[in-house]
Amino acid sequence: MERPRNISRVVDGVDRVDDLVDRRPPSVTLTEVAQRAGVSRATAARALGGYGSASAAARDRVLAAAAALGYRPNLPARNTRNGTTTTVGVVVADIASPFFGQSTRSISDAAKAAGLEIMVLNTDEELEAERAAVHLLLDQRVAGMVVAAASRTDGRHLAQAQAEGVPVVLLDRRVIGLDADRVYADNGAGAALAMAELIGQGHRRIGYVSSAAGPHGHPPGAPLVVDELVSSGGDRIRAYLAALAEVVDEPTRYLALCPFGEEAAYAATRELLARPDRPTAVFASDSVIALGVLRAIADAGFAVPGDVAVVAGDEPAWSRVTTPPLSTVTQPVAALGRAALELVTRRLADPTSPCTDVVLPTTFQARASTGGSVGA
Amino acid sequence: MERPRNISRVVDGVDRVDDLVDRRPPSVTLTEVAQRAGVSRATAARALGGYGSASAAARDRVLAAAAALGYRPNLPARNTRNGTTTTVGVVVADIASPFFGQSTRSISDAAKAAGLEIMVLNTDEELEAERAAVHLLLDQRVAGMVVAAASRTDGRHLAQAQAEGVPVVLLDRRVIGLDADRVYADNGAGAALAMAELIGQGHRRIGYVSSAAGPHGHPPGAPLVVDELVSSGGDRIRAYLAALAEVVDEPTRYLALCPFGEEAAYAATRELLARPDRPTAVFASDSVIALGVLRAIADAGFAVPGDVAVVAGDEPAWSRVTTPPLSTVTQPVAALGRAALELVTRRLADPTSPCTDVVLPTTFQARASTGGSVGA
DNA sequence: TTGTATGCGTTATCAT
DNA sequence: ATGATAACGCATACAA
Repeated sequence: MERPRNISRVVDGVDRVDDLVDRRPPSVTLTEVAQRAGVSRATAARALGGYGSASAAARDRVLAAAAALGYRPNLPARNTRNGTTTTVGVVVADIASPFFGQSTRSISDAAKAAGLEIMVLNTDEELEAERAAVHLLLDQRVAGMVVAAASRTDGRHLAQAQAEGVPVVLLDRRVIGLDADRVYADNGAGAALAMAELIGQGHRRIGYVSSAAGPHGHPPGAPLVVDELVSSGGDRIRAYLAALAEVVDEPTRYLALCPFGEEAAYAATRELLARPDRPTAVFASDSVIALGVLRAIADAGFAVPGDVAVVAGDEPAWSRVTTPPLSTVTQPVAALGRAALELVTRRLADPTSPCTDVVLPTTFQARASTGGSVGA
Repeated sequence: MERPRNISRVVDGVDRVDDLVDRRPPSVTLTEVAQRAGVSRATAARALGGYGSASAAARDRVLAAAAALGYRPNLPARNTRNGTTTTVGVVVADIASPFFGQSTRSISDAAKAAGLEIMVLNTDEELEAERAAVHLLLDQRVAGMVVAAASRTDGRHLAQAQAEGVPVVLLDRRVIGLDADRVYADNGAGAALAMAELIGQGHRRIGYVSSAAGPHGHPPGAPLVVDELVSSGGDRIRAYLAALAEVVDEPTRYLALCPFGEEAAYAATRELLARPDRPTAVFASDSVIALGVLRAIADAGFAVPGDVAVVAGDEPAWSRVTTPPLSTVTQPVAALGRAALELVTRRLADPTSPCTDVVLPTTFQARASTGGSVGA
């Protein structure tokens, strides 16, 4: 029962503080501060901005006037004048997803420490939305942007941002042909470790469920070009296929590239499990995919790890509360975000130095979901 | 092994697009568009802005010129002139937490549909950080803000925003004495349903683990004033205590208000479970708390629901992949975010109408973690 | 319909 | 050390 209601005077049992209403935007300007302090705007600006020179007496009067009036600078005006802002754009697929949520949080923390704010834009992995987001950020005159690019092959909008002097830092994903600072985890190495574990336990029919092919998945039958997938996913898949190629003839047999989201992963996993020669292990590319994979296995009536072993390609917060606990590949998400923002500020400070790759290590965290050797 | 390395010329096996560099910010201005179109700035502005009047011929020439030059408006300049922006501030405890992550995402979606962007600021439940965030947003001249207030009792900074003509919408939490539009879920009703279920199954020693007392928890021994807790948590606790008061003498006996975060919840739960008369059920206030609760129960060697039944006060994405699946109180998170943004735009359109409360329904989702009746 | 002229609040140059 | 003055790019009242 939704019950919108109007409450006018009484809130939480307490009378409204009426005298706050209708007090029009004070919006004290620099001019008013200067007048009250009895100096020119230029002097007031210098005193407040702490640049140029101003006598101690003048500075004191200005600061006192500013405090008395409750002066707060008008940032859009300042930004107009300066030609740039203190805002950093963050462009990701979905701020509500665990990986991007955490990275964005840590970007935000690092930004705050550097005196910057962030503007977050979601793309849902749609290139068109990403283009719009980047252009919006350029119009906003952001100081820089951190982008988890939806397309590995089309970075023209990002190159344009760079051309306009706006630093672009690629997070989690590389873009072909774009010379930008990048920060990502060594997902290939992590996946290789996980595969080594599974193969060492005797698994050969190992499934892989991933949304690396973008929002719409990978059309069955279409040629698969791993190099065109989002690089983080592509790196994992490449490692998966390489490991599998060592021990089986047809490594792509159980590779399922689905649209992104838990439900798509669920469906893809059900399909894998319905095959007569079903996989004995499944690699889930990330936390969200893992949810679908686990539910599909349970609904199909299989046990983990007895019937199907499971590994997740990154670390869900809930990895230790499933039964059995989930084996994962962990990546240092907070460090990725911090590094991304650091690269932005570095490039701001030195726009011409060669681009940097920051590649952070991943580790394989063995838990009970890859618990034993293969039975059947 | 972190291995930062510098790559200069070759990226992903493809040569750098060199001619993109050093192409200085084109930053085409309205003036240039007007010149190229052979009209005045005013005419160009009208044609581009689609207001006032302009002949079809002039408009065409202006639009053509704008397209040819790649004109993009300078938003800070526009905002300076207009005195406001198209940005909505979102102030929450932690964008990386599931509830705020999802709400923020849905606020963002609704904002985009309304032609607005969001600027996200985290407070970690610290009032001081919230004040700074609100002031920053005011300086940025945001069009409005959505705030999940850290303090139920101190909303002066929010009142100031209102006084400056900036709409403030309270999300998830009410603030005493602040007459603002609000949107929140009926958490009390949800908690009551969950408690009814537990009590109906015979549970009497029901624990409650919550971070509603803010970032530092509730000092043991200090008087507990439920009315001063964050309202969403307070509503749940009130319902919990009311239900318990019907059947036991000392309803506050198992109420554990811990600092926020999984680890604090873990510790609090371990303490509850170590008591000689340990609880037979535990209510976890939210998803993050639930993680700590479940791990604590497992580590203490108890089974769910056999030894301890568990309910979570909101719906974690992973509620169906635990063993057993977790009983939850669900709230319509996406709808909350949408409603919040809608209230912002409504108040923008009509600054004087009485404030609105949007209270959305919660439901109790029974799963196996509250599976049976009480044994011991 | 169109152009002129002015202002938004800030920063910064350049005389004094 | 200080103040007058000019920008920044855009929007708009008003005159033509």
